[in-house]
Amino acid sequence: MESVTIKDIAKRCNVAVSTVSRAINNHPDIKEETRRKIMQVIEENNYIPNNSAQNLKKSDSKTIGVIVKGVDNPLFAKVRSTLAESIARYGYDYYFQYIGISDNEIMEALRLAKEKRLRGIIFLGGNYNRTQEELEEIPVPFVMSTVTIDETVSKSLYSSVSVDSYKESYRMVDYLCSKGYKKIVLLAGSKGDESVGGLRLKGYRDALKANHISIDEKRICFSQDWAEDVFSMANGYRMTKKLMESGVDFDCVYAIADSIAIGACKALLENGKKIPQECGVAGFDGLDETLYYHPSITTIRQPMEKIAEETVRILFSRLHKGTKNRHRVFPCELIERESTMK
Amino acid sequence: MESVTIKDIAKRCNVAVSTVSRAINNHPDIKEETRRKIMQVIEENNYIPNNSAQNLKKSDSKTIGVIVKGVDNPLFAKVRSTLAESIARYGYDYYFQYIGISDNEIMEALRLAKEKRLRGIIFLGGNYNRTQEELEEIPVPFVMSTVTIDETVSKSLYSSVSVDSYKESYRMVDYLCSKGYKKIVLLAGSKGDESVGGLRLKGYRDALKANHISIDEKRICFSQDWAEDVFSMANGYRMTKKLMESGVDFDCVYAIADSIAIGACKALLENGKKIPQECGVAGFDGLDETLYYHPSITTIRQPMEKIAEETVRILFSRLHKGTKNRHRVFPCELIERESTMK
DNA sequence: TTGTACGCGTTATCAT
DNA sequence: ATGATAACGCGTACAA
Repeated sequence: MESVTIKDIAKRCNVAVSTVSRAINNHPDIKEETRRKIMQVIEENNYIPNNSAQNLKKSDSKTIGVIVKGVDNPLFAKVRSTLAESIARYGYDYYFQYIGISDNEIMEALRLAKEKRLRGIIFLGGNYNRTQEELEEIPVPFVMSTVTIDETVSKSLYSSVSVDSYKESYRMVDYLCSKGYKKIVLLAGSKGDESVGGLRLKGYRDALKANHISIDEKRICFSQDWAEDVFSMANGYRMTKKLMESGVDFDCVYAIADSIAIGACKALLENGKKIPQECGVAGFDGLDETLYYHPSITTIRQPMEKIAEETVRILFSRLHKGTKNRHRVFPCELIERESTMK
Repeated sequence: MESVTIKDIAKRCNVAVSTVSRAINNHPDIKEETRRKIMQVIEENNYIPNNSAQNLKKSDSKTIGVIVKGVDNPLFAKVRSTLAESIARYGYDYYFQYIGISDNEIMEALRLAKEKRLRGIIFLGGNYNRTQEELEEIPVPFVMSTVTIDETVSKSLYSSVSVDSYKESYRMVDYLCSKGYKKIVLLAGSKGDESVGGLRLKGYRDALKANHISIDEKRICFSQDWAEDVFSMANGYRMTKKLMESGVDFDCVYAIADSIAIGACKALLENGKKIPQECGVAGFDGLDETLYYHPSITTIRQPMEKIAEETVRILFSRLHKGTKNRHRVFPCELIERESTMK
């Protein structure tokens, strides 16, 4: 349990701790010979500097914190490397922190900012409505990536990179209408969802209106409130089963997330419905799964790589050039696949 | 950038820092009145204790570190909550650390153990062959969960919870044979894989032998060495496409991972092959996706919840009762689905 | 019940 | 080029 410290190394080398510190941190004024010897002793004794102590002492750190909300979001898993590489390209270190869906990301940010002396923070995911007051506490520049922030919060307080859920949802439904679908069911999120779920719902409503299709509230399926797994295949399956049992007439199912769409497909196919001949299906997000499903599923692809890169770019532009906070919205790509190609 | 410290709080309350510390850590000997007042000031000033300083000072911590290798592994995403709850049940804190697939988990463990004064460590994922020497450096009890360790490493050094990849793979192929499949293709991992990939391959070979089916090496497809995404749908798709182009005759495809199996299904279906009538398909792992795929895919389900619970149980039995290191192997469940039900 | 003072492991600022 | 030493923010004996 006794771990070896910088003092032990110093003693074993017959030098002062400050010399060891210099060796570790590649300081210029140290003889190459002593440096090598110290590094060798460090190696032999498996010495690892205590990062807590380092951070406690350091004033300047050159590290960016990335707070990811939702380990299980497959959309984020792929972004990790892109973010890491982009940050490294600026010569900064990064520190990823994955937190649970119900954890408070702001608290986590404050904690990390102190602990690791962060220069900037990137938030990935999490749609909770944070107040202006909370956001103001964060002492370093930060970018909300694919996070929806309440409209009442001043835009000058933070940067953001995201997609326009409303517009893209509108586009998808408009497309479905153009394909001749008249009775489009929406598999929505929870009833009170003011975030992406709500926005995509609004896009659905407005697009139908624009296409002169009257909205049948029976065709809007909300997830059960108790369902913690709203964005899951299981939920899509459940909702679609229930829909079919209810006897509501429909010719297309549009889910606000790909995972939900996959569950819906299963329920439809299981009941002998042919996709797309008897019922079209569309999702949202651009998960790989939609491409490999059979039939492949039409979706709206969020350009996650671009989003990640732009997130880092904005952060460093703010850090280095002192630019103001910016808000960038990326267009998505509507990918037409078999599930809607009658 | 100036963050508020315990001193600031003390000053604002006209008390000593130690009193503030007592208030924070729920110490008994402190007047309820002062406690409340201090907590209020803390609230008002958004004070958060610097965890680095705390850890530096503390000798005893009651926290378990969980090092997860592979954020993108859907199998692990689900385990998170189970592990967290199990650890909490013992009255311990936990600290999750997600690291990249190419990061060195041992280094990370050593770093964390120092920093957070960990009492124990759980490793989740990562199949790299670590040497005995490396493992010996870890100063606290640890459990390798679903990790394969080289046979040459002494079993007394660590605990482990896993499944028998060889046996389960054997079972699957044996089952496929019993269903009448004679020309079973294996979609394997990389050629040199000594870990799960290699074990599942061995199970395949031995099961065929036991069923008096001669092994045709052309029916064993290795992933390209350059493919970093070995366990991906894309890789399964690629391999199967290539297989069909090669003209090799087969009546069943068995993939060493569900994700690979899904890619294989897509390739087969795209080419007009009927599953399971013209070709059976089976995977390994028990991903939810296999249930929602159409047709649903036969697989070997790893009991991840049980594995997680047992992992924690073994760790604490070692921590509290001083038990020796144990190695637990859980049986999997062969789930027969549509993809092999002719 | 509360305050004072020391030390955790490290880096940075002085001297030497 | 190297050594001594003061912080960093906190918890905890010990004193009051």
